[in-house]
Amino acid sequence: MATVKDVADLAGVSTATISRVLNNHPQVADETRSKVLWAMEQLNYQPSRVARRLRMEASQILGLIISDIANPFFTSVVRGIEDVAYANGYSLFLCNSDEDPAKEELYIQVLLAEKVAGVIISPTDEDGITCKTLVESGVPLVAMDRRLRRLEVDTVVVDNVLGAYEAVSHLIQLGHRRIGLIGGPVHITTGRERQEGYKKALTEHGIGLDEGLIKIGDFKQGSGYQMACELLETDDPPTAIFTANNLMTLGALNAIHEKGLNIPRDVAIVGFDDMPWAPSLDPPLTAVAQPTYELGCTAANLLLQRIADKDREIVEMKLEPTLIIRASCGHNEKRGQSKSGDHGA
Amino acid sequence: MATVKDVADLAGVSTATISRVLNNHPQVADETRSKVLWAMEQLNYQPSRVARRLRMEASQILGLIISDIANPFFTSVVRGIEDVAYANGYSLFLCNSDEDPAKEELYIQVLLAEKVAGVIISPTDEDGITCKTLVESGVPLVAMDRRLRRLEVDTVVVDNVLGAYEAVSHLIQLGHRRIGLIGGPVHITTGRERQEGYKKALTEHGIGLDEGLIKIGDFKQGSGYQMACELLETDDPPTAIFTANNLMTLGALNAIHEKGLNIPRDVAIVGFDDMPWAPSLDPPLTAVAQPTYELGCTAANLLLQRIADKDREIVEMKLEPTLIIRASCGHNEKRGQSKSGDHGA
DNA sequence: CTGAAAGCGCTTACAG
DNA sequence: CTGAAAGCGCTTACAG
Repeated sequence: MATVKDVADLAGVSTATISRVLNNHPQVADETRSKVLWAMEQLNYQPSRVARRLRMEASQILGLIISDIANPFFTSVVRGIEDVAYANGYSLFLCNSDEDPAKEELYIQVLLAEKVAGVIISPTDEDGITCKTLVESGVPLVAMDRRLRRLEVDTVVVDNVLGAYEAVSHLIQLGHRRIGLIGGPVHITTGRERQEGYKKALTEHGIGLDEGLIKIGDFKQGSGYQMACELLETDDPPTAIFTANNLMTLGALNAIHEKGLNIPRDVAIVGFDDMPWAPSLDPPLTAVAQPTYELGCTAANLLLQRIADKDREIVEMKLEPTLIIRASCGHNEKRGQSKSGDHGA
Repeated sequence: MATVKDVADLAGVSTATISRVLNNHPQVADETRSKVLWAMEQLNYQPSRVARRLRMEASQILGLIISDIANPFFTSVVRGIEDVAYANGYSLFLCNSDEDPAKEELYIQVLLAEKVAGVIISPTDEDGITCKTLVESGVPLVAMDRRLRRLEVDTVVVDNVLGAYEAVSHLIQLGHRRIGLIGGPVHITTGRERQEGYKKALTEHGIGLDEGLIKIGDFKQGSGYQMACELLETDDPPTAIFTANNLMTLGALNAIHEKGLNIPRDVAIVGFDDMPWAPSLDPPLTAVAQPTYELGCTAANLLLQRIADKDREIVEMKLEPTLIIRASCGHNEKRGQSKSGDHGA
């Protein structure tokens, strides 16, 4: 591969001049510039970003640590981040912590060692001990989707309490009194806040809490299935279930269908996360839609602003979720889907 | 941030020794090693991967160019790649070409400039003009999910012809004669091969091709919706539809449900890609399951092997898809789901 | 407007 | 077993 030296030799100038052309330095004679450009063309020269990064303090790379790349909720988020990054000339270094603090820590070290310009993270744990290292090193950091409790960092989240509150309130308005929760881990802010919204809705409507109706999963499909089984196999099962993310919703649906129960007649269900397949589920899923793409864009914009101005005040943004009412909650009961029965899956 | 120099000064040795400890060089006196380790600890030293990469030829980074990060098919693939990379001490540099050759080209330049150890790509175009640059630069490359026609590179794909052939043959065996195709772009090998399998099944069963039943989308949900509308709004609509990927399947389902048609009574459907939500769709989707995670693992392993041995012969692997029969094809018709009617979505 | 020289933080023959 | 020195490919004051 050609280097500045090769280009300089061919163009008959110094390497400093090559660098100046590369960086659009204004005071380069037009004639010199053309010679250099010509030489670059000839040699198919690609400047090494590695060498450049060693010399300069700022890189053109953003680090991104996602807690579960297999969760389709994040694909749209990543897409938003990627679009903003691309539009601003940044590339993405994507890491998947897989909800494992050890992997998260390793990747934070890697990103630090890679001298990324900034990091966006959906942390595996609200205490974020490892994130402290980042912040202390002065690397701009944005917490996305999940908060970092003890750290003063830019944050963009969805109003999880509100989303859960609206979902559960809707079930209550439809007449449900025994509502099960399949929640997420409480050490993750989304898990805890959605549980908080659930409890708030019950309390405000004068319904006592039944701890037996609260099951905590791990935001993955398998746990949704298992927790739904536990809820439905009791003597006094809930008449409705609220699931705290899209994967656990799918797991719960598996369990309900497997038992031959009818939704919403035997058990109603409302899930957090509206996904492209929600309208085509059996029956169409009532869901709390999160502004996923916007979440990603906002996180990326916050990070770019922070990179541009390290002294800006800390910003915390809370985006609004929307309850999308379809059939799984029983709202449209009259329209006949209670006849559908089991689908032989 | 501390550098080798700082550590060397504190430990009272030369920077060369620090480097040797860092790289587990065997001939370092135990006592010296402990001193160095202690100094590193004291300074919370993190070696710069950037500086290291400038000096060494091989980096610990794999580049990954995905054609559409918003397609959940790829999340499991990325997961497979990531697991293998992580287990071997590599990190991932993920790029999303968004089916745009210009973005693909830019990212290839970035990855080259970043001196990644190798690249895995699902190319936007089978001609892969930009991929040639990579190959010519001697960077190990693996084509994944989609082939690169003119290039001699390691490749791992799924047997798309077989998958489509089995799906369509199954519909034929259930009595269908007018089967619509919602296919992918023909300049992408998955699009063309799935169409090939569709045609092969019809031909082998003595059914003539009707070009009016073949609609080409772009592998995204919107086009699945639109093409399904076009197919269903003709005078002589198909009795069954085969969709060539998961997003177009969702789009087609939207169209079918919107028109109040019953699946499979009015129109049967079989889709490429089995996804976690397929069993919970209305009705459960008969689908061609791709070994997505394995696809990712295989691609990563091929790349790591190639990095280790640049002279190894070119390998092309073809993984087997599996037809998962559920209710949307009409196979389980007798079990009563034809009664289900519209869900009021 | 341009060049010579130093330096970013590492690693690696080469001596000893 | 360890150190002095050169070099990876850039950029940037400092001169001129």
